[in-house]
Amino acid sequence: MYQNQDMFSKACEYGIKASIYIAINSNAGKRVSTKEIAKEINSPQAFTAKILQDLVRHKVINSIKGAHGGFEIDKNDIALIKLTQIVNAIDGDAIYNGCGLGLAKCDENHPCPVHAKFKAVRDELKHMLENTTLDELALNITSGMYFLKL
Amino acid sequence: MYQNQDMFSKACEYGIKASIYIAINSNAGKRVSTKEIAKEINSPQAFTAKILQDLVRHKVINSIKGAHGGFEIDKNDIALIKLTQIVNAIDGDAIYNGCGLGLAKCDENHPCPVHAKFKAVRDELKHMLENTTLDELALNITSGMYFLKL
DNA sequence: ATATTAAAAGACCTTTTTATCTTTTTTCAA
DNA sequence: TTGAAAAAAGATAAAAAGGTCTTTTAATAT
Repeated sequence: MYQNQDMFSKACEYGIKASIYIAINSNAGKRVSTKEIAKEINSPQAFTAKILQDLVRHKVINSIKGAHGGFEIDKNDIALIKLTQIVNAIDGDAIYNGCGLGLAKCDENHPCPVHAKFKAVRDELKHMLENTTLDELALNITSGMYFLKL
Repeated sequence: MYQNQDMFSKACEYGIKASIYIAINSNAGKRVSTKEIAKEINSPQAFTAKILQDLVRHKVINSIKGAHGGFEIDKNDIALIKLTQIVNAIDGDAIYNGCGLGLAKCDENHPCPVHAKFKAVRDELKHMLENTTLDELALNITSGMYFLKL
């Protein structure tokens, strides 16, 4: 039996949680450090920092070096950033575009035996990731009824 | 960017494909060896053998040692074996029962911010795995319109 | 009985993922 | 203009997944 066969990699899980935490704080006009982020989402700090660098490179979040620096997201962007952008930056799109059985070539013309069966699942996941924005998720948290850790 | 963030682990992908191949042959009254299986599903032989051992332990498939031995599935069981049994044996149920963000505790009372959003996806996947039988998939292949490799 | 066949078991090895630690660069404030 | 703060970069390490090889066990046919 395998361990982390979660939907996403650990890196991606941390990336999503970190982005949500940054969004909440950017909404409140506050920058946050890797240290604070890691504490609040219960993730290893240095590893989280690597993932944040990745998200910066993909222009999902902004970073400011030096004193009073930290991470933030343009207030106007928070409602525009979709979960797909984060997932794609970290895990790629294999989870909803790849073959369920790992065939390199798998499509309507050359389908694996589960191709059609998986279609609904893949489409559902893809649709959800493409239609969920960071600000929805940030709102969830701010409402106090949702949790980023424990 | 990470590599194998497929829906399932490689082990599970091989396990599913191997099971389908065994089912096809058991339907035809033929036992198959690890060597033949690995060739037909394009997987590493020794690694595939380990996974098959696992499926034998979980009583998903049967093995017979010695000359003219190999793997088979009780003909009457082929229509009863669900994809969940294979996935659970190899990857566990985290992919459709676990939290999308990896929280240890995540349910209606203590949800992560994507809990509700993920519900539809998880349920769709769970339903599909619980309602897809090996014989459906074996039929797919026998029809010649579906593929286990390439 | 013995040789052959094939799975089971176990010891390894490699690659990828996850994680940590150290040094460098950038920015700000005193 | 210097010290502190904080991200970036890079080296290294630990753990897990993926994969190979060798030996053992069991069954069969000669």
